[in-house]
Amino acid sequence: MASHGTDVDLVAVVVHRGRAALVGAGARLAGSVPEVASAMVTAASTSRPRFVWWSARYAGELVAAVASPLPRAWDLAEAHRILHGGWKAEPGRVWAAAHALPLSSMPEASSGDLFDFSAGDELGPDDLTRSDGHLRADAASGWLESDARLLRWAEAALECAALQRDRAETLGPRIVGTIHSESAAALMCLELEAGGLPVDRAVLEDLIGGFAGPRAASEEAAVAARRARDAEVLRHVPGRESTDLRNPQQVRDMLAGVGVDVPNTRKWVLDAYRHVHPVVDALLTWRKAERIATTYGYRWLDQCVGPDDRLRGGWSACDGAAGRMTAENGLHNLPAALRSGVAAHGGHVFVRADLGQIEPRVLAVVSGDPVFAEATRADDLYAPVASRLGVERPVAKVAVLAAMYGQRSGAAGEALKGLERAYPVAMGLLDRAYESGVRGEPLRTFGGRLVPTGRFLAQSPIGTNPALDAARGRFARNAIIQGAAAELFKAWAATVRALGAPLGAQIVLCLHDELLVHAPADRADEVATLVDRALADASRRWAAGAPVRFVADTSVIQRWSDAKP
DNA sequence: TTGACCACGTA
DNA sequence: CGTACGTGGTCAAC
Repeated sequence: MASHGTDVDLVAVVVHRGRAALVGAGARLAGSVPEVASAMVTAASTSRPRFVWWSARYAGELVAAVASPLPRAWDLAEAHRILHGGWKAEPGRVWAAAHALPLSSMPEASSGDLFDFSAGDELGPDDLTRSDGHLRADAASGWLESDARLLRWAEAALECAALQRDRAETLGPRIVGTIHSESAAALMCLELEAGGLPVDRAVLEDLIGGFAGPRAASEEAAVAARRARDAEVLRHVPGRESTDLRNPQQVRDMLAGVGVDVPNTRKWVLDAYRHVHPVVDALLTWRKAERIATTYGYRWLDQCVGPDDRLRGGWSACDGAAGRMTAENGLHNLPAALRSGVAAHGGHVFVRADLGQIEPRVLAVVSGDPVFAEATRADDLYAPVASRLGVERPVAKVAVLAAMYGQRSGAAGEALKGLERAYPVAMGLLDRAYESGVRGEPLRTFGGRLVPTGRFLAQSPIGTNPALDAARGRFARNAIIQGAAAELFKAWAATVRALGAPLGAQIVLCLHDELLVHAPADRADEVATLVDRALADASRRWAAGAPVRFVADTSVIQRWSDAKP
């Protein structure tokens, strides 16, 4: 428990325009970035403190200088998101929440004004806070022009961290640990952005060419190629060649003209009409190619894949809902058809691992249902559930998923009743979450992240629109599972990162329940073992004694497509 | 230029 | 399509 207690020193570091400051554990200094980074290395090697920053993004320069050993962190922005919910976490908001100041009086984001009269008094040039307690609006930007102010800024960070930690400890037993893990995830996001995902550019070029055709030599050629692709669909509907395939309303009218009457033109609707009229199949084939051409085409390749054949995009440690990681530039939604273009570089392999049936296993932990926990001892959790319910496995699976996600279609009814009888603790937790959502009340995930459920309330109050009430309920029920799964995943990833670094292993993709680690080929087996051990360690810490088993499917591959589906 | 909607890829 | 995300298309309102 040492790492969770208050016996670990907090040391705040801040950086602004090439200057930096460090305050805490008896140290207090300002200087150049290298000077402060050096002080961090010294501190890290002596007392193993936890470094505090307003956001990993602000501290990136310093963090990069302390590559090893990996620093422990308290990320004020991530802690704020966990403690108070929502996604906005700029310093003024973090400060206000930590000090329990009303948001209504918080100054607007930095305006760059020299004076700030909104607190009703004159702000001295060296005052960090106003008379009402809020940070001055330009605290994090223009104000930081001297070393003295940088030191004051670091002290403020330290103060916020202490307040956040006190609050976290009163809210529940796991929140401090969640903040530690989340802070590590935010650091990992910086590394993911810098490192990128290794790709095989030639293969990607070929794949894109197969869908979108060869690179157009000119703008005219691009237009001609586009028309040619469109014509492959439009030739099936003589007399309607002027239909704009990119306009869903026109497509709907065109389909109605050939007897295909649909409420919308979404793929899962049109799938049923593939054999009714040849234009449907042609349209869906066109859509797939169009997606590649527009979103994952040559423009994407040129802009997002660097000269070192790494695909890069922005990463965020949590979304604004339950707390899953997000990524940009296709890193989280790369079509399966392009995955053979994601390949380990020379002398390296991918160690790929995904968590099996993570969401029902997570439900067993967060609900504390001893009977459901028993089912997680099986490699296939749905087998014991099916046998207990006296139904076939596919029925049990649909019922469990329906219970967790609130699926309304399909025939899960009888099995759902069986679930209520067999696992009343787990089902009871889901029901309570649903009701919280219906009422618009916030809830906390297992790790303690506050999840607001006030969505849609602006457009219609509780009870006035049953569909929106139910949508909030489903959101809440899903959030406690999805959010807890994200917490376990991040704890796992952070452990893999820490254990893998000495072997030269680098996490290059985090995909909700899947990890892709780029590792030297001669260390592949070690890294694969480490990934599994990291899951055992992380899940034991995270589940804190719950008798729930987590399983990973781990393999060593050259291309992402080599993985099982 | 911006925001709404549609559509669709991933988990 | 149960939830979530990011992206790019068109269209209407600026």
